[in-house]
Amino acid sequence: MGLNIRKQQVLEAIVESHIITAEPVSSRSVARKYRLGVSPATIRNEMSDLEELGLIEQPHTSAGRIPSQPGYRYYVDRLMKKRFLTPREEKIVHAIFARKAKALANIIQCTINTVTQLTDYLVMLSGPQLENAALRKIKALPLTPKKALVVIMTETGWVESKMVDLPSGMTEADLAHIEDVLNTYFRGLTFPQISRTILHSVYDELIKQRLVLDRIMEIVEAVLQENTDTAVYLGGVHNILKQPEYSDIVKVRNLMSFIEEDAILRAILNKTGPEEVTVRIGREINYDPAAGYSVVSAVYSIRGNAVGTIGLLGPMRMDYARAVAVIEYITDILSEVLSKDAFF
Amino acid sequence: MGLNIRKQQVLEAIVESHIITAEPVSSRSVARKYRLGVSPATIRNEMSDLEELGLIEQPHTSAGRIPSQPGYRYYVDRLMKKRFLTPREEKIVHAIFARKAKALANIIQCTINTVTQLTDYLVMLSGPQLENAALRKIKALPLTPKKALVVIMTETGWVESKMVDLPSGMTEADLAHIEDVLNTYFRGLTFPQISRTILHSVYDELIKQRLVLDRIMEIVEAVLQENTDTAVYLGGVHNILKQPEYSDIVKVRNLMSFIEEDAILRAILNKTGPEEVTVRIGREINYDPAAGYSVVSAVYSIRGNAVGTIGLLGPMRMDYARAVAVIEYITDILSEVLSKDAFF
DNA sequence: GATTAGCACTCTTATCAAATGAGTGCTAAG
DNA sequence: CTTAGCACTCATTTGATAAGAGTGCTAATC
Repeated sequence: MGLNIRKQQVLEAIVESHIITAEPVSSRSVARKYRLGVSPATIRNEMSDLEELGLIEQPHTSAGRIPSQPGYRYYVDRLMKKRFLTPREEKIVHAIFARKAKALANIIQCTINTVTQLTDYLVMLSGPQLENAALRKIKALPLTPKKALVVIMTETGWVESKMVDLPSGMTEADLAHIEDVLNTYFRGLTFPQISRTILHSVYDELIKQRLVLDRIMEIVEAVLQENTDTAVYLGGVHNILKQPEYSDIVKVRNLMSFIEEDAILRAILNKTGPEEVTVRIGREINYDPAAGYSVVSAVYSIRGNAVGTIGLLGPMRMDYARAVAVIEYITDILSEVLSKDAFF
Repeated sequence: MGLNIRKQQVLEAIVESHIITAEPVSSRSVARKYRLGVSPATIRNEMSDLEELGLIEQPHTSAGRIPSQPGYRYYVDRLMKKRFLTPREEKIVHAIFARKAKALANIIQCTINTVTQLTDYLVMLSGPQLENAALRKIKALPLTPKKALVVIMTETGWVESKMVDLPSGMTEADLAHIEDVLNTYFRGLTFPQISRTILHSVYDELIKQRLVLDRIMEIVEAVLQENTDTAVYLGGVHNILKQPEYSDIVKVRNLMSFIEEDAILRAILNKTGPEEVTVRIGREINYDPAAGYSVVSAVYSIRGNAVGTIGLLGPMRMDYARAVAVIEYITDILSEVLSKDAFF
């Protein structure tokens, strides 16, 4: 779509004005506020063309124009200027993250709070996932005669622990043996790589300790499970209600009913691409009830391994330049903090 | 307040009708639907008296009556009939909880989902707290030369673990020694009981291992902290938006902005009394922005020790009989499941 | 040929008055 | 003590009108 300069300027004006006001944009206001040196009538002609091209649309005959989904897309891809946080904001964010190492849960909550303050959108964050992380070590530590603590460490530095019941008659030596075997077979593998074949060999070798082994494998699976099914953390629900489009209760209900479904949010976040920041507009989200929304999201990582996603959900009319700036900055910092804090 | 039988019947009719319809109740509809064998005019006289007593009120001159806060209170304390879940519902709940032992996070999420389905209110659940639990055992397990895993077990069966950095030159024997000393001093104490005095004795005894000890105490404190500041889990936000009172966006915003504040929800839940189920109506919640709501909540426990709270928040007009029945049943089941699942 | 002023036309929103109707309070009769 | 009857109040609905915003088109202008 090779738009001439002026058409681009008009489209840009319409998008940016609509982002600010949430109202349809009239030819007159474009001419007045964005000083293109032409009269409203000329703008009207350009608008007419843009509408023909499907980039803007008219809610009704006697209203101004609003950007269409392709219009926003065009804006995001070609017209939007890269923006940054103010030094002041950057300093605030840094200060929040600079405090001494925190528990994972704290870091997550902290991140959400920060982003909630920086934008007026809904913040979604999927927690670190072990899926791609290689196992570093498994330990089975006897605590009481009938209980042991299974500790699983990954290369990315996460440590998970769980209790297992021990069958009676099991000695510490047995446990140590199991530990050895597991480490030999599993070290360096990622969870998905621990295939049936490998499990079989392990079972063969440890045929005598079948009972405990079953329990331990249950644990390993549970840990894996918990981390792929990892919850999506939310923040800023009240934020999004500030947006004028949500003075309509029906829309709020629609929004609420799908943001309460963990599975849906996870699906939305998981489609985040590998690029620095992914912007999905309206139907591009590929989930009907979210058709009226947009999502700006990015992946954060621990020493290069993508482990989780953070995203903003807002109306299609969201301030993309701002959202992209915030998400970009936060994922950078978050990745940095997590990498530094890792446990080895 | 000794109301005669008929006044009680009228009040009951008004409360129950208003709970169902959310509309002011007219004398005519009371006479018609609740067959008291008297005419609307008589009901009107009774209503007039009830209004004088402050139990009901009129939104405006030509409207029916709605219960006032004291009116609901009177209803809850004296008129409301105890209700139970249907056998069908009980079976469903049981089925959900019957599955094999789950991770704590799953139990919580599971409980919330269940209650969300059973009612039309907002579900709040504060996770198990260690605060009142006595320490059973502390273990410091060397994992790598520079890291150890500190495991803290309580009498209620919870196990928490955290990594600590070891100062260089620290041997396994040193660690074992620290472990011994901590166990000697701390076993059987609850977290709040680990006072400064006790800490001092420990420090004296372990003066040489000051560095690690500092880290370990940090951990103990962090675990304590995390568990008193324990998050409040929410569910059913979309539920509450079904209530007709929340077709007003302003009310929704007010609600959202305070339910997103963990601290506030915690404060509300924490005021739950020791009785089987606590009902707080409107201003009784003692938090101004929640004055228009009611909370039905109860404490759940692990083998007799109260560890957390579950509550429903709804409009003052909420179906108290139903809410009480649900909360009572769920806390019973939850306590049972948690007690059975505990780790010793 | 591109730009613009001018004007008719469309559609939404605001406003107001009148009509409607639900519900009460009071009075007087049963 | 109860109740029928009626006047009165107040919120809500309805319809009609006016006001306003914005466009599209045409014809004049640069």
